[in-house]
Amino acid sequence: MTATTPQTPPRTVPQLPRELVASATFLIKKLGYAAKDRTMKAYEGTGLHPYHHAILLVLDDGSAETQGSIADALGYDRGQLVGLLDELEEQGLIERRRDPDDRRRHLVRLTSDGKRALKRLRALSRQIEDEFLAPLGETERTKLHALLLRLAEKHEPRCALVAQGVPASTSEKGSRS
Amino acid sequence: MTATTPQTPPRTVPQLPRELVASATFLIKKLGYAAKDRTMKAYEGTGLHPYHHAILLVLDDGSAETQGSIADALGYDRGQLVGLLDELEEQGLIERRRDPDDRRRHLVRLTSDGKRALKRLRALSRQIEDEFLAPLGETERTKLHALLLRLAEKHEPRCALVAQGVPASTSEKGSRS
DNA sequence: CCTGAATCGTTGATCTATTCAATGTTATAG
DNA sequence: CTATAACATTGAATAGATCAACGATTCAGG
Repeated sequence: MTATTPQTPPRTVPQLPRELVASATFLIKKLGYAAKDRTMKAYEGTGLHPYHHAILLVLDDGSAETQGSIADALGYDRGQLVGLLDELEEQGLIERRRDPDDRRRHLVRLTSDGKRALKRLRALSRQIEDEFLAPLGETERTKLHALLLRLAEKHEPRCALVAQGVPASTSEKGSRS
Repeated sequence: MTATTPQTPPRTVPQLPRELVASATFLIKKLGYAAKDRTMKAYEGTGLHPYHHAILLVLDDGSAETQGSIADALGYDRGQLVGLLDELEEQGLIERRRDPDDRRRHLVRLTSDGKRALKRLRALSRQIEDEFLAPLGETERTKLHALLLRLAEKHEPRCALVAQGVPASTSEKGSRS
């Protein structure tokens, strides 16, 4: 009974069951971990975490200014965000100051050092992306991204690319002055 | 009681920075978490973990019989595997017995209950896959899987389908060739 | 036969990351 | 003026994965 297994020398990488490899869901899970892994290693030299990068991005495009809105935009826990911002502030990449209009809030801003750091992180990110997608050609990358986006729109609504523009009618709590 | 009712969270879902959504690597990470999340929830009722399923699969196709080879096949930590096998054994889905030829080893076998459980898990797995890929048509699913596989072959060598003559039929019984 | 090194399954500790509840301050509603 | 809620912050709790140490067994060499 299948006893012909040739002792599998230490050289060969053990194979996963076909059934798992045949599942797109399984592959996505595995690739998700692999991507995270590679990303983490790539960020190691920067002294920053991908989380930090995302925060800088949100600040840069001005879609959030207070800690609460940053956390909401990225889906981070507010308690978690505090430590991340502490680290960014220590490195002089952001500034925190109280909101004069609502002294419970902290307004967070990018510093010029922060913008420079963001530029570096953007380059790093492109590099990671390029290496991760290396096996695919340009057309295939586009196709893959389109398919992933279709899935993300369902499973990660935050990723949905709705028609752009801020609906003035349903703005939250009149945050605009 | 109602575990799935989100109680009208924020009316508008905060948007992630475009730059992140534009990255296939980012989407894969996010979708990986989403897939894991949905899978875990789906397995909740079974009393089993996806890890258990993978173990049963490996045993079923006969590609591993001892604990060490199971762990190697799936990339699990051996210490971790012990607990997983304990749980499977408690439920009567597997049997452990010492290898008479090498009394350090344990030979692990599926019981008939184990095979029945595996059948249920396979159905569940298909269901999860179908729901996760719901936004895509049949052709798109095939295309997505092909693209993911190309990436997995580089980043997750365990997924690599060794011989290029991969049978299109995903037969369950481990017929090595 | 004896000894030392290596393998196997097992146990337990460690580390990290995420989640959750509690606190002090400030704003808002009645 | 009081009560309630939002905000940032702190700290505890929880789970997951990783790693080292252990007894039992096999194997190689003298």
